Amino acid sequence: MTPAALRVLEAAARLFYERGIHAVGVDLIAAEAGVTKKTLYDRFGSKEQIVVEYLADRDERWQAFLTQHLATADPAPSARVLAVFDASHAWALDHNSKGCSMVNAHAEISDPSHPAYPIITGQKRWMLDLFTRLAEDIAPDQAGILARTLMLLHEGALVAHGLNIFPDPIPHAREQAQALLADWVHPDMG
Amino acid sequence: MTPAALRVLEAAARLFYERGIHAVGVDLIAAEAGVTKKTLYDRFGSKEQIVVEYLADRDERWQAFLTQHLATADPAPSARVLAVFDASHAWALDHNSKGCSMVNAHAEISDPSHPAYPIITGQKRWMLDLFTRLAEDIAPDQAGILARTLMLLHEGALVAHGLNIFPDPIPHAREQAQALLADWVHPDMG
DNA sequence: CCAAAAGTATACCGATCTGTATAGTGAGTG
DNA sequence: CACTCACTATACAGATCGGTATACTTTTGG
Repeated sequence: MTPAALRVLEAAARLFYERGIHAVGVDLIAAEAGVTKKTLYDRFGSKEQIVVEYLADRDERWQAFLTQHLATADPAPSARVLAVFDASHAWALDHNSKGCSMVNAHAEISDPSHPAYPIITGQKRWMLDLFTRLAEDIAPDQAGILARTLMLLHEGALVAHGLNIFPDPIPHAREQAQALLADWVHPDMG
Repeated sequence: MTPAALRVLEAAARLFYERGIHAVGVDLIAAEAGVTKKTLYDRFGSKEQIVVEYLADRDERWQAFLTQHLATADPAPSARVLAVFDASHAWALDHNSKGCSMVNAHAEISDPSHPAYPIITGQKRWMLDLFTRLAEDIAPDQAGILARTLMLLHEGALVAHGLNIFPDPIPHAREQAQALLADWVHPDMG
């Protein structure tokens, strides 16, 4: 990837995320990247391709970020689940969040045959699979149910963060996940 | 509201929801409504105003739907909480769901001074307030925490439904809410 | 050294965008 | 009957959309 292409992708990512995909034109992207439209089209070919690479890059970065977070986390099964929420919290602080870029992109991309579609659904499937693997170390016979519940808490927290429904929803989700896991780890206490 | 204006609002609502706000032009709205652009502008003045009325109408309908659902629900406090999830489930079945229209609109409307912004945030605040009132009948001294958790489960379920992350997320959220409420109603069992 | 690659600058294309103007029709009302 | 209101039909304006064309310059690697 050439330096100009990198600047294009950076500018596009910021603008798409903050203003929405359809609201941002290629002229603006080129101007913000300090690049001519010719360069932009020489590197990417189309706006659609920029959208695809924006989402693919975001997906890749998030997966790397989360994987790294998990690699250095407490290996205890429930601690690893909580580490996911910690990673999301840290991510949301850095990438001043208007919510999940995949969810937001999905609001604008209706056609399932759009080349960006599998990236969006793929990330959600990846997260559900991750929660499922983590849940299997906690409640093997009901990992699916536990993973889905964690997924709902997590997605809900991202939305609540993006819409600023109440302060610090991700730490709140983490606490609730912790309480939930305590029930699964010690299911006979009730 | 004149018949033509109604058709415009109906067409706009469907198109905005399915394809996104910025992706739908006024020419298309007018054509789908079987109306000339002149009529459209005579009734609404601007596309922005159509967006505002689309969201306001959606908000109003949802609040009426949910209020009606609650009015006929089992008056037991935890049953009323579960009735919210039942209402969302029924709503999602009818309005073939691409997720929450407010969340989706928020992805496209970045400017907080946009006249549609308070409608979006207002609905989320209304939902949180509702959950808080319901939670006060269950755990008065910790209604805030319980309400926020219910909010996360609910929002997460709507997103999961829209993105089709796994089947029937709203009933799943309902079940988890039920388990959660059992802990609050009988907190001394553990 | 020299050719290819990567870039700038600028002008342009057809389509579509929101919004307006003009002219006329049909129904209902005081 | 005359007036208003809601509406149709059509054309247009200015801006912006995604994308292309032409000509030139800079950087860089074999």
